[in-house]
Amino acid sequence: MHKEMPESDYPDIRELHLFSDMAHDNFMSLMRGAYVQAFPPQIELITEGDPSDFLHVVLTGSVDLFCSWNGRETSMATVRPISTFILAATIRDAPNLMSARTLEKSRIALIPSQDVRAVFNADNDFARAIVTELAQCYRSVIKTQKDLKLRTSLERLANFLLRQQKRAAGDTGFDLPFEKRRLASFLGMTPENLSRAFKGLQPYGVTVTGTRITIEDQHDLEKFAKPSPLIDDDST
Amino acid sequence: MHKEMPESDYPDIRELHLFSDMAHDNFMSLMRGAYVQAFPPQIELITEGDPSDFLHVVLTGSVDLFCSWNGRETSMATVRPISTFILAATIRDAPNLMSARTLEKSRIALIPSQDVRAVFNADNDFARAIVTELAQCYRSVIKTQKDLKLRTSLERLANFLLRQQKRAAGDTGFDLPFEKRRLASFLGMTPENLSRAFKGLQPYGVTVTGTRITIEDQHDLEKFAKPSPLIDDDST
DNA sequence: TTTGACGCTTGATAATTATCAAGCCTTCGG
DNA sequence: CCGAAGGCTTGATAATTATCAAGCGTCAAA
Repeated sequence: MHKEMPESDYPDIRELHLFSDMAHDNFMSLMRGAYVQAFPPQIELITEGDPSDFLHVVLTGSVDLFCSWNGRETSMATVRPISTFILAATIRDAPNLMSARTLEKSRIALIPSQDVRAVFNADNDFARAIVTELAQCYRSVIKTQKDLKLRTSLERLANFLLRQQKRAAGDTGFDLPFEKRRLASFLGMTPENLSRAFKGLQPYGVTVTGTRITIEDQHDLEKFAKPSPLIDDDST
Repeated sequence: MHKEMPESDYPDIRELHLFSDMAHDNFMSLMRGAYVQAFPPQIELITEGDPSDFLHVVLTGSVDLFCSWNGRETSMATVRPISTFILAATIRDAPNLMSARTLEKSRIALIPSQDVRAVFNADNDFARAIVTELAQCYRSVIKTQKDLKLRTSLERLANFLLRQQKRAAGDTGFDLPFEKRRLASFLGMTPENLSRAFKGLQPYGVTVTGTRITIEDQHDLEKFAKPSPLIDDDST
């Protein structure tokens, strides 16, 4: 059912910070034990509570990490190429805390968790790379939590739009990177309220046309959104 | 101003998972460069945004980790003996994402971040222990985030009380581990609403007398709270 | 002991957010 | 091209949560 990973995929993965420093032999050993599979959209790759059998790497497409409780569901993050997910569960040999589903047609690499743990024990540079990666992940979640606890939904949306605009560099506008319903869930609100929140940002120069967003005067929106590097910057 | 750490404190710190596996020489090197200081209550130990100069270890007392934005403030976690905080910022040599203040009179060990990073680079066992620690921290934050996004404030309180009761083992009740106002902030609500939420749990057998909580029929409260190991268990 | 500070509670009210119910629009398969 | 499905929007309403204002209780400093 799964296919072995073709060697043509090795370089992309090797470029990831997580794998770039490890010994060649160990990297090859991980790759040779790995699989690659193309999934259609909306396929549930992992289910929260299940043991983490594989470290996943998104090669193309995109994957939604989400959680459920008591009939409710919320989107936690979207993973885009090229990056890994469920590293923490893999390392701790613990059950996944989040489920994952493909948002679009996606190629996913699956590295058996046992192999990852074995190489983690054997390769000191890999262990250190995992430290950096996990520290980064941890800080990223802390930022999201600050966003959730300190801001209203309107403020969260405003800051989200500013972050996206920043990514789009000099461009005059940008397209939302996923469906509005998913954005709503990610921001901790309902689709109905996201729709209203967009209208609420019109006075600050935000225009929405389908999936296209334009921010008339970035400075104007910033005066409302008050972005902070300790919440909104990727790097710090 | 700071005092060198007395050797009598070494064993307690050495017992922490983070330090238990590392080479003796490296441990001693960390300890000899470390300071210990007793702080009165309500002292701000670190401020978010500042560089992380020290890895902190709470020896006695307790420390509140909190965040601010736009004049608002929220409590993120309480650190109790014996454990460390701001490990991630220390390792990444990045600014602290959270502030910290003593809740009571507390003895804090301060290990220079430079030393921690140096030993991290030199000691492979220490590096691996950090991986385990960070993975644990990461998963813990994810659980908190699920709690926040999937549950109402009443449900969060109910589950918090059940977790505390579990810690109190067979006891018939327990005392809240900190002020109600801080609990409110931690749970993402106002003190006023926490007060009302306690009343809202009376029908499920929760009695509050000052700081003392008793849960009449744990099963009854669980039927309402629906605790999940993927949100509420420390271990998984 | 007194007094003030401060945390907790309660009530009234307002703001925020969710839910329900249509209706609109795009998309995609027939 | 048509029609159904599903995402998006809008309005009305309800639930949740926050704010404001006051009073109560406790604790510690004077």
